[in-house]
Amino acid sequence: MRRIDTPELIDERPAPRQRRKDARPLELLEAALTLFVEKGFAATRAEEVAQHAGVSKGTLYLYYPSKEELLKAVIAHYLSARIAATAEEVRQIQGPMAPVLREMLVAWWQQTYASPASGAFKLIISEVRNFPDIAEFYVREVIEPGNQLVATILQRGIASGEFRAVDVESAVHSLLLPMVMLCAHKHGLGACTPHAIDAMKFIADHVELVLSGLLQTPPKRQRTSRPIKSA
Amino acid sequence: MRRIDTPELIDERPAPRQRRKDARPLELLEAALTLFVEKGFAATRAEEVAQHAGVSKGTLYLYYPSKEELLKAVIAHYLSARIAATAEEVRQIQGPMAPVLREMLVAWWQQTYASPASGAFKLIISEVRNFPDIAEFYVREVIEPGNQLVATILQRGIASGEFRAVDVESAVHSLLLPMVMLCAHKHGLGACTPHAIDAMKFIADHVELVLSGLLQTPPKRQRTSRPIKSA
Amino acid sequence: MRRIDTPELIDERPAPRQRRKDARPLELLEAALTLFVEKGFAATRAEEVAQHAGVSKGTLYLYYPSKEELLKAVIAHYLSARIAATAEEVRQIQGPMAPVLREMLVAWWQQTYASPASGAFKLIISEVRNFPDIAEFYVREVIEPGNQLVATILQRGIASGEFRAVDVESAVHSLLLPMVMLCAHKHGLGACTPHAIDAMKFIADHVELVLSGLLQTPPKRQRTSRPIKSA
Amino acid sequence: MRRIDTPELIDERPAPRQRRKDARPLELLEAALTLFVEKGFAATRAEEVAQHAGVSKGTLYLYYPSKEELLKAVIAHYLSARIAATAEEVRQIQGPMAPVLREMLVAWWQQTYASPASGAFKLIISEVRNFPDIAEFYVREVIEPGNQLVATILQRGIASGEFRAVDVESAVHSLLLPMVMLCAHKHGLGACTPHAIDAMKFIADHVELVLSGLLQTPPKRQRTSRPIKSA
DNA sequence: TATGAATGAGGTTTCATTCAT
DNA sequence: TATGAATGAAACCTCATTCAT
Repeated sequence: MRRIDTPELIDERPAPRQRRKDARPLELLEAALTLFVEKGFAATRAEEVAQHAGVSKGTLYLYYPSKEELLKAVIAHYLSARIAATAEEVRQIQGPMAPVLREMLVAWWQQTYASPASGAFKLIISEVRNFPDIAEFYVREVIEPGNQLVATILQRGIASGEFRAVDVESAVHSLLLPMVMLCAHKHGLGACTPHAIDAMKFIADHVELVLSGLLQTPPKRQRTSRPIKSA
Repeated sequence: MRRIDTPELIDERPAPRQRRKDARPLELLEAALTLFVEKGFAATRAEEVAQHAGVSKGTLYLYYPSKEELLKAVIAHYLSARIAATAEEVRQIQGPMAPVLREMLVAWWQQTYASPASGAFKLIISEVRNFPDIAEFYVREVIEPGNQLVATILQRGIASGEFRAVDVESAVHSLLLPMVMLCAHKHGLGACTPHAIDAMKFIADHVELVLSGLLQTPPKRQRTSRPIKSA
Repeated sequence: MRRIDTPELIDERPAPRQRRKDARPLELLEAALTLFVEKGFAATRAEEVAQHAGVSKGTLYLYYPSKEELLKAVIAHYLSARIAATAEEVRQIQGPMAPVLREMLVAWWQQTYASPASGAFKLIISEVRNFPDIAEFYVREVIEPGNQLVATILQRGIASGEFRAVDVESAVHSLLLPMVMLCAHKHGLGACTPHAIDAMKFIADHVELVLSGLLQTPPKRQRTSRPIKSA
Repeated sequence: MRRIDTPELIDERPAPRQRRKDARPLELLEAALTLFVEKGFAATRAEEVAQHAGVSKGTLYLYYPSKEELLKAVIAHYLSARIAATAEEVRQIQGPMAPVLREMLVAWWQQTYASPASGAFKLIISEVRNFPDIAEFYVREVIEPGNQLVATILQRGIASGEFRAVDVESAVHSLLLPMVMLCAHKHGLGACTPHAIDAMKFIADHVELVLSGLLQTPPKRQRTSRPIKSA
């Protein structure tokens, strides 16, 4: 089907310049996120990012002074999370914590997984070693507030007797590490193979499974365990 | 059977005169793993790998035809796991599955985390997108047998009534994704910040917590809660 | 007659409303001279010149069609000397030539050294090789009339018996080359090191010393010797 | 005339690589001096230097880590003068100083003018402002010892009554500045115009003229005057 | 076999110039 | 007229790979 309005072979003029100073930075960040996640930072050429954003090589450098600063801007932009605000919300909730985890955490991660921010997690995992500033930013802005938020929920549940007295730090990781891994997977292996994980379902199932392990809910029966041989 | 060729690494004769020569490929793989994990594949220079292995740049190319083939050989070498053998062992075990998970899985991942293989997981996450052969190899040789092994354990537990009838695929991911993430973390953020996760403890705690969620009755063992610091 | 075009710089109407606009070309020349002398032509960015003159990059190109034409205009403007007029003056002087050299040449070069024109000499030395038009202009407008002027003075002194019959061409260079070198020095090494030459004193001393060599009888005036430091 | 032995159109192979580690640095310095002097530092491309030296772009960077370091090496190489040794020689000379100036200084500058070192002087004048290290090196290694050498000669002549008590510092400059200017001229204007200065003659004439001004009695030797042409 | 000098494609970045506003 | 966003040629430099020794 050819559309009549598109004389593709005639219009050879190179797309007239547009002055769109305000829109450029975000468009460049989007392009950079996509490509850095897809190919890795070092394997992505600056010119590719520019083309992907519909501008020329030089224009990229009008907005970001180097490829490295562009990476930092990408991370900062996509992970400048509103965790602090959420934490305040959570603090004001009364009553059982299980629904908070079940609803809030699931919704949060389902959104995050579906959004471009998921790529930023892969980027962090892959590239942070070469850029210590990014590590510091990420720990301060994302990791620590995020962990603290979940830890608070768990501590309140434990304090009220709703949850068993598990190790909070480990439980936080049990809840969050698979989520982050899922994001990384989406943009790594998941993009290479047809065998996709059903992420939305997994997120819900995972929280449910961990919740089952946290809750005091009385057992019906119990079996004895026997030691195994191999490893 | 691995498909990605590695120059014969298996030859274990310690004939004293040629010992060094025979060891070259392995030394190169070790150096490559270290550096690829640390700096990323694209940002690691072939000469660095050679120097790290104590040989010259030219010698590297006597053993591996290109940097890309070296990467494939690294992945293949460090992830040519003996999962199949373990699976066979597990199949012959009678009785409850909880101890199998608790002991075997914990031991397995504690070893893996401590070994160089942990780096290979980060490498996969970071680089697989650019090298589809590696994706295929990894899925076939590592992911599928690994998932299958854990799935089998869970299915037998469910069938016997030991475990609740959770979604097996999700539960497999709940058990394994944090382990892989932990390996990636070790070589990424974990190498940049002083706030280390206590991995050995987390591996045990995590399996225990998930087990609590799987079992029809809660476990007896409990740990005291500690305040969280970071991740 | 200069051949290198400069946008009309001569127009001296101070019509108050357009004063700024009319002054633009001159301000650009001043900025260009300063920066070209300081950093070299190739290492000076067009935008720097514009900023230095208080206009935007685009405005520069409204007045000069390219950076190279700007350079030519700078040279032409700062070296469009009134040598011809001076030559006519000299031709009408009667009597001994020594005072002419002593007074006129010293004053001339002391003024030139102190003025922006001194930078133009450095510019010529540094850049002329890449711009043959400039060479031609400079030889025709500056070198030849300047040499001819001094040569005339010397020839008249020799003819009258006031000066010894030295080689006129060499003596002209003996008088003038150090002056040009001094200008180049001012904007090169002299700008880098604290050890400055006392240019005003040197100009006078130098003419005096050469005069002593030219005159048939040794001069009466003498100066006291000082120990040298550096240059 | 075609030479039979030169199958120019057949041999398209790109000149087999040669391993000549020892010869490269000097060849590169020679090429760099030539091109930097001819076109200026900023306007010379690194690849041009490499080609001029018969190597590829990459090879240049095997020997010099950057274009700027190459410039410094050029200056250092061509101006690492043997002034100190000459100074020692001069110190041991007894008797009148006029012949020392007349013979030694003339010979020295005639050699320098004819050698590649002459280009280095132009380079200094043109480029030193952007490279303060070079300024420091040049002042310390060339300017100060050179000035000191000539100053010593003049002071001894003044002390013995051979020379008039002129200002030594100015006289040093009167002797040396034209020499340096001559070198700069050779590689600047002199390379652009057919009107060459007869440098060898000028060097001798200039020293003679200044000597006439220095000596207590006018010299006997005289030259016939020639009409001037240009400079 | 082992080396490391040499190569040159290709990457990042700069900047003279253009042109839409 | 004046601006400065946009362009893209071209510069510097790196590094995977080759090959003479």
